[in-house]
Amino acid sequence: MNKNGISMAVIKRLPKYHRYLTELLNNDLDRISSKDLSQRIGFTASQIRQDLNCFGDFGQQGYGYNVKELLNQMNIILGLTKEFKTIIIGAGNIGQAVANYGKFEKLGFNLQAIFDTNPKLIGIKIRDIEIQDIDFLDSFLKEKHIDIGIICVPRINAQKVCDILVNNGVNGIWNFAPMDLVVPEEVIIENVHLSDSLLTLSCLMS
Amino acid sequence: MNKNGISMAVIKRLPKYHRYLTELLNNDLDRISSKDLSQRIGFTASQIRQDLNCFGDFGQQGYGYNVKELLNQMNIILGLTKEFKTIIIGAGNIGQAVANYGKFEKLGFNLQAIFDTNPKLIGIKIRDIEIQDIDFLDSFLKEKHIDIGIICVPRINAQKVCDILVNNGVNGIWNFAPMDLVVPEEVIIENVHLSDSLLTLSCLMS
DNA sequence: TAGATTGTTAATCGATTAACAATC
DNA sequence: TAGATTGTTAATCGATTAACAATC
Repeated sequence: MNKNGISMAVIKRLPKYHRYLTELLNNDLDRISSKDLSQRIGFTASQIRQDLNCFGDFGQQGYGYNVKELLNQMNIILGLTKEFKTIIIGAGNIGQAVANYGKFEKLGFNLQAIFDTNPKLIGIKIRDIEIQDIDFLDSFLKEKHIDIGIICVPRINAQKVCDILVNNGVNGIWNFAPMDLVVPEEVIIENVHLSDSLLTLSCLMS
Repeated sequence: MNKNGISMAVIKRLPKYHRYLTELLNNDLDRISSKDLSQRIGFTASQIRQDLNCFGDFGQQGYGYNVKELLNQMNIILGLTKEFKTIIIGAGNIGQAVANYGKFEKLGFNLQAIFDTNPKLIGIKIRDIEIQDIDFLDSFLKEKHIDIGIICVPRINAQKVCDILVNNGVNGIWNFAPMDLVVPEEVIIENVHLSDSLLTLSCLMS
């Protein structure tokens, strides 16, 4: 269980619903049945109906689901109707890649600042945002409310950075460092462990 | 079920075992009990014993597990004792970040080539590998056996690139494009859907 | 109305946890 | 030997699938 009693298994499927509903809308489809969606998305029709019913009665018997309405609901469920202020800590390869990924801005994630330790990077601008010295991270956070910290620093520094974020009220962490961070239970962590992902692939191929 | 009857739930935990065992070895620990590992890694002791027993009897009653031996076994299970030849298709932000990530080489993933469509990128070298025109992808694959294709192209081109890879015998795909690729069932796909991950975070925070 | 499809309950399946005999 | 800890079976828990009455 998690978040109003919705299981993690369900939550992990929601972004995929969002992705497919967006595609349906782009293809000008007005409505979709659980059976039809099932064939596209690869979940069973039964599972789709159960998943959606965790959040409300969005469908209509004999008709199915209205694509536009369902996508609107999904936007609300996923928190995409509000803006999140974000910062990136670590402007190496991954940090820069995330900073340059314009799609996130469109979804409502506003990048407010980028920090690094490397003197060669400090002062350089990425998409109009100047990379700052990480020494200013703490004071920056004391002045400005930030929702999500995106940790792209090396493993060795990740917990230290994380502590600074959490101590200054940052409640969401998107962690690209290859380790498990320790945080109070009210703080939400979402990990992107690239090497874990690659090892899963090589395991399945072996 | 999957891969010799090992469930996906188990497989997804294996990289984490690998990560923690590596750390234990770096800390010069000779042995570890399931109970002790449980406290560090966050799985139950029971689950750890069950997971490991999918692959063999690596432990010893009254003693626990030998860290070095268990890590060796984990390396074999994860396919890290052999080399994988890889190529990256798409040398944008993500493609470059992956190309520059030295850790993967150490794990046995040998980057053989990088492809892109952008004339401004073609010819540039990343870690001694010159970015080639994607028009040469097909003929390159016909000459050289590649195990894993790393797809970092925009969504719109991802399936096309994937088809070229699969038609030339590439059996593993590490997919960074935000979509689900269609492949024959013998081909293994591991997705890194960054936007799905970010949406999961924002959902949990909402 | 008749057909289609939902919402929801019950049945099944799979994964996790608990328990304990085996044994180092 | 006595204590510790595994490997493994049984019990529990949770997630998925099937079924169908409700109803658009």
